[in-house]
Amino acid sequence: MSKKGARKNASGGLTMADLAQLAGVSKITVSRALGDSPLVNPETRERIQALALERGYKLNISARNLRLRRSHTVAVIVEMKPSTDRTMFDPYPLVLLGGISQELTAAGYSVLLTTRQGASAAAVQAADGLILLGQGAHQDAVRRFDKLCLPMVVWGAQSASDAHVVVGSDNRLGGAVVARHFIALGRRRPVFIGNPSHPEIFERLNGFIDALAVRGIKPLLMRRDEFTVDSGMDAVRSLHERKVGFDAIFACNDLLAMGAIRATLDLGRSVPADVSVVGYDDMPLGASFLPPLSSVRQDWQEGGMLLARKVLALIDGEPAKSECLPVSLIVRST
Amino acid sequence: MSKKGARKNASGGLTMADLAQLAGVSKITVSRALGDSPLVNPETRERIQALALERGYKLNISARNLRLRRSHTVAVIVEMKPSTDRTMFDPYPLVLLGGISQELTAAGYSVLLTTRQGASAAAVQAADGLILLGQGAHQDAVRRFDKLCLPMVVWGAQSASDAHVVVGSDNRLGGAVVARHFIALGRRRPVFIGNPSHPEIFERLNGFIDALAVRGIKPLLMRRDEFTVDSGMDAVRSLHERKVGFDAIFACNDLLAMGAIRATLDLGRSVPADVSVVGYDDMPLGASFLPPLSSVRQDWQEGGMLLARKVLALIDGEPAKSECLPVSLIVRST
DNA sequence: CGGTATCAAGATACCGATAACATTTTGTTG
DNA sequence: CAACAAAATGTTATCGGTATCTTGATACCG
Repeated sequence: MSKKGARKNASGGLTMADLAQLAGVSKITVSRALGDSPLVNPETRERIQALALERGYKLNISARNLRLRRSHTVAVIVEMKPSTDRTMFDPYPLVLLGGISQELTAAGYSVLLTTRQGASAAAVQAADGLILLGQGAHQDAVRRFDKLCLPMVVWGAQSASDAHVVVGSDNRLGGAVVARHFIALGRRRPVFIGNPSHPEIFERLNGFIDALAVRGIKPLLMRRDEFTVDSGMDAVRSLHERKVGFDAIFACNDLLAMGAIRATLDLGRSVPADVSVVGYDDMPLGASFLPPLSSVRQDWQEGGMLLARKVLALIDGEPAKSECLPVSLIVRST
Repeated sequence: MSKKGARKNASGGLTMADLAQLAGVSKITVSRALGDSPLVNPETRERIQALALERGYKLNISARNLRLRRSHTVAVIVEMKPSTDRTMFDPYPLVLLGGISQELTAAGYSVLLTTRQGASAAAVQAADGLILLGQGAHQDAVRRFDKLCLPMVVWGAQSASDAHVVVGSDNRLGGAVVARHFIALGRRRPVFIGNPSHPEIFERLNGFIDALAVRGIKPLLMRRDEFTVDSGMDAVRSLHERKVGFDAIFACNDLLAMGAIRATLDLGRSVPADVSVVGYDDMPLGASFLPPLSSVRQDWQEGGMLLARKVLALIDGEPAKSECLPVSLIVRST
């Protein structure tokens, strides 16, 4: 008998049918009124909207999504570091997320955040589009999500074989810019510190090498897997022990650069008189470092926003192309 | 006539009914088979699962959510900085998000990330629970989301009047620990640098003041709004100009602390011989700073995980209490 | 005044899954 | 082999919205 009473539904809220009954109209009219459809009499509309507000009516999003086949949701898939179980997010990729979120929110979409794991991966299917983040964004992962046949945009290094939209910052250019900087300074024996097994870093290294080659210079690669100050110090000490001469250092991360500078100074050499150093990412802290650190800046925030805009375009059926974000060399004292 | 054919549905995928027809069974059997229900014959189950895989069947999450009245989704609401439109996320709150995401994902939930804005706020209603982040997590925001009648957990400083579950780190203890440290070192003229209009910072300051009061010491408050190295340097210089004596500094953030140390050294005073300095957050970089920075560590990651566990508990109808995470003083050289 | 355009609202039929109950098939046992 | 228990599958209704097609009322026109 409560079937037709203005009762709350099981989850505690009013249903559209309930509201309709209260207002003495049919549910479709309520639907229209709440959607500001011109198909309802303005008076009726306001009456219903007021009633909805008064009764605290809440639309059931799932029901609407089902009917409309649209969720106004974009899934962002963050790849965990493959190796360790340490903090899933390093600071920077998160700024990327900030940009994405900002842009999507502004467009009335929400962000479904997931890691690529079993259970919750199911929810991704409900999304209208996909953004793939993280260094692991390689073919295997890409292919896996490709199957969902959703508009998809990937963050990372561009590879020729990619059939999908990739947005990333121009790592190759980043490397080249630093190389030219060193050349302009007359440096002859540059060192690269970093881990080129990351595609992004690999690109930086390549850009660096190619631009140096113009002057017949070949950089030395100091492979370091950790992106920490200690690792940077260690790299320089190791160079010293092996009696390798160098007059410029390109560290693929600011922390490495800071470590490298510190170790260089410890060895009694001067920065930048004897050795020029350039880092990457232009961490806020870099500017306050002693001496203030020169670094390549990439705009993660903007990158995130661009990613978002691309998926939105794809979702709306518009075309979207891969894009490389420019980077800029911030020259400070090193 | 295509009504009964094994056609793709409008959105391009197979429906459960399609699959059922292909397999020569009813949809409910398919539903059960895919859900690993013990109610179906193992052979049938495998046959159907294989078929689903082969045909690339995708479950319609919206439909299931509607039917089950459950979305297996928790909304995380991130408050923007009230003032500027600068980067929405500062690094740390994001680690919090990492912890949340990790824990929820493990439990088969996904994370719906939103900022408190108009449009997308609607999607929040579909969530099974809510996590409110950000310093703006105050009464107005809380009240607004309270209306949704969803299990809700808030990150931040505890206030007596709170009727909901709050998780935060023990800022009061953080302040007290530093105070005791200074007392143990025999310091008499401590300074606090920071902006106590943030509830968290306010708590730190209070803990600091109260614990010092035991020895009859009153700290000096240097109010600084920016949490940067420059701001820290500026604070110390300003102390010097005003000829204020001090022998200990508690900066409510590591960057401020680094700035303070640098300015102190610039003034020709020694750290820690003349002045003890303690920061807050224990940034990775702090350990590599020269001299290595002492700092109060709070475990954001763990905080996020705790938040997640609390909402999950509430969602499952279990009780959950507010909680303060312990903090620890990491004593290094300053 | 008959006939059509316009506006407002309703009836009905889904969207795609699952729960509850009903039915058939298979297996077991005295 | 009848009789009943257990296993496997099917039928129906429903979750809460919205698109489509109708219907009824009022206005407007020659």
